Amino acid sequence: MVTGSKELIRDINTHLVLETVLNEGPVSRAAIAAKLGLTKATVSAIVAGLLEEQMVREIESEPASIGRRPILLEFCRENGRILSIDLGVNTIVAFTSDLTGNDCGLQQYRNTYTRDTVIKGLAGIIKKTMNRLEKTPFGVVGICIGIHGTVHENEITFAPYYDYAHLPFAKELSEKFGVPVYLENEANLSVVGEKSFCFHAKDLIGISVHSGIGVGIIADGTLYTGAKGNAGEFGHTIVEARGRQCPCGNQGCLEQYASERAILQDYAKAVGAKSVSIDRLIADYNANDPVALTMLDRFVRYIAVGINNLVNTFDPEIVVINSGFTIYIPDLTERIFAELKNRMNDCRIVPSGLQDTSILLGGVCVCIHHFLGVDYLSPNNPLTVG
Amino acid sequence: MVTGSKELIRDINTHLVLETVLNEGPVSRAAIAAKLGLTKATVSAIVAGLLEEQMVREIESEPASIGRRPILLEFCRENGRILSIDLGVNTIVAFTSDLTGNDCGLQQYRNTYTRDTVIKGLAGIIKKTMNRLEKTPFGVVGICIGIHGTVHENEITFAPYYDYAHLPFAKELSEKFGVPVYLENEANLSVVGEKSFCFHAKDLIGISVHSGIGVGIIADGTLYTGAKGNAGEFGHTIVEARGRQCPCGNQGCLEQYASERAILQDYAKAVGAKSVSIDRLIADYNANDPVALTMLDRFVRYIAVGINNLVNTFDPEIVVINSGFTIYIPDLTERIFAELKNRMNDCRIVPSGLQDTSILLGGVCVCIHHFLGVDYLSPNNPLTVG
DNA sequence: TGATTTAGTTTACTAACTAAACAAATGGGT
DNA sequence: ACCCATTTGTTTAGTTAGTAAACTAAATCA
Repeated sequence: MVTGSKELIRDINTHLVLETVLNEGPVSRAAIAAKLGLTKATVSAIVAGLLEEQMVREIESEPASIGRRPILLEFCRENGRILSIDLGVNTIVAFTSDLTGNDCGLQQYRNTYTRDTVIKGLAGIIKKTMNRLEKTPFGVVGICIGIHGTVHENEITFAPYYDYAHLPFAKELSEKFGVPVYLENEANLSVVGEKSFCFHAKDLIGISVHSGIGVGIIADGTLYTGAKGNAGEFGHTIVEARGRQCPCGNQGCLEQYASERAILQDYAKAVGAKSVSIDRLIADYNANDPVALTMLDRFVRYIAVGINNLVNTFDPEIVVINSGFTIYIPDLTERIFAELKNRMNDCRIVPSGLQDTSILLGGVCVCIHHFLGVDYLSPNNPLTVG
Repeated sequence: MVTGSKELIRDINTHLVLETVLNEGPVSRAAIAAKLGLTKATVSAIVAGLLEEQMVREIESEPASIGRRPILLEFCRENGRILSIDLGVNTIVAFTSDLTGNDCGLQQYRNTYTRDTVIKGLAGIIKKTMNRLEKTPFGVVGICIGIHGTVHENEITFAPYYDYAHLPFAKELSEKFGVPVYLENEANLSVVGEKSFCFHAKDLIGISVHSGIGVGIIADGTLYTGAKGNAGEFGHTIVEARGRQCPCGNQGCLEQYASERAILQDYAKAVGAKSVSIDRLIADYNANDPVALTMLDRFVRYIAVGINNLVNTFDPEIVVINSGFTIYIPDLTERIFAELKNRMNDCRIVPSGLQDTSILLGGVCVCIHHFLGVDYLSPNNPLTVG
């Protein structure tokens, strides 16, 4: 229960000031006051606190207009580090950044860990990564681990591709390193990353097509994860009521038609191979191989059905597609858009702006959000909507 | 932009106190203070204001325990009236209630209005209804109009069944009567009603099956209507990728298989009639007529597909089904539940608790919410979740 | 050099909170 | 019967974070 108190007011206003410096800085006290409708006195008091905490610093300003030159305030982005880990099925990627996502190093590891060794293994990777970092005033302020499975209350509740459900990742790692540890589903992280670094929209869906198909949902500006963290299990929505059998027990799940795995398996079968790589399929497609064309036609058709269903239930401003196929064959996104026939298609359908870094940058956003209490909106890519 | 100010503190706390009296009253100042973590002094000051505004009143309490007997506070539910209108395609229903939804009268009218006459017609109905009401301190505090179509920013943006899009309902009626007028989609109102009067859940989906199929979405406790108010157009999600042609331009929309209209048309065709009423189909089903059984089997199968898709994308706590079929054939809901085969089915699937009053009571909730700034949770039906 | 303009600080005041003392009302024990 | 313990609600004094307005600081321009 959040009751009103003086502290709450100061808290709200401090976060608004910090948000302004972070997302619109460098900026003067006077400009902040004008933007937020606070008095200069109040902003000065709040800024004094932020300066002391080393969250912002004062910098010189260029002579601009008449009058006293403002003292510009800048967010101290390099005063801390964030660790964002993608715990993939075969690969673990560890990315470190400053407090706004700027690259401070990236390492890849093979994921050879079993249920019994994975926490220790991750601890080793985190330790090695942290040792490599230069000292900063705040140190590492958060660790986010992207999970290929569902997460509820910071715990893996279901993960079909590895046996890590219900392990005490967050508890053990946060105790060991004295740093908060956040687990989150990879599709959710992807859409958070796309939102903060590319598409500054309030209602946004990210669709991640890999082995399975998952979506992340930003509704009214915040990530929606459902009552038990299972929102976005989009691969198991049904698009052919009496279609292909799915291991989940139903028939006709989208995943059976449009996932990378399904398409590649079908292609392998069609060309009589045991398995086919995504690179081979894309090469064949670009060489106008008729079977490859058919396979990706089907991808386009079924992903379009999926997006139609998302758009008709959610009405987002943008749907971001992140898949190997659309990354390497850019015109697929336009073909998917062209398939959408009904009146709802004033929704934008776009390819991922972050591609294979969306999960990592989404993790950075989760840590920023917890550390600062503020949503970070990168100014680098001004694809704002609304 | 909501910046913190002294007034904001009082505003937050006043709404919390009012919410406590409304949803847990009658209750003493001391109990409110204990619940909210405020001091008795603060609660007394706030209550003094609410007493003066005639929002709450003091009542005697029964001797309960040792110590001074508390003065109980009760919400003044009868100090105002709410007008909730269901603007149907063939019928207009006007419902009046006190400030917590208690029935103060209901009238039905035939909807014979064209685009040119509908606002005047509604104004006549509203006038007649308001004349019939007894005087109350606040009078009518809000009018909500349930729309069978999509609504965005209090305006009808699309309505396939009647030609009322983009008419200035809210502006003209609110000016004429001096009362705020709210438009909202009927499926959205339904789920709001179910949430407040029956299922006190935070993540809830209501699926309304009539001529078309719409859903209302409560995400994290608030109604989600999408970027442009088109969320919940669930009838046009595709469940058979190369299925029946739909007037929307796509093939295989759910509405072509599971809407009342589709089922009744198919049944008429199967029995060689021009049209068949829902009562006839239900009677035949109850008489074990094999064709009627087949028709409702299909309804069950396709609605289950739709619900599967909702559950896998949204992960709600509860899905509430409101349709003529499930109202009159109670075991259909269980059969739908039984069709759901994958692991997500720890979600509850329940029949509507409000049935044909859900739209009207949802409209009441919208008005309460705007008038009091508080969500009303009726204590009558304690089906709380979570 | 001084007028004008803009930035940031200081001062006096106010609203709304808290803590703690106080007043009021009631049941129970002796 | 009467006093005490207990609980409710009010009063009082003090704190915090806001506002408005005066003031100081630093810059441009004529």
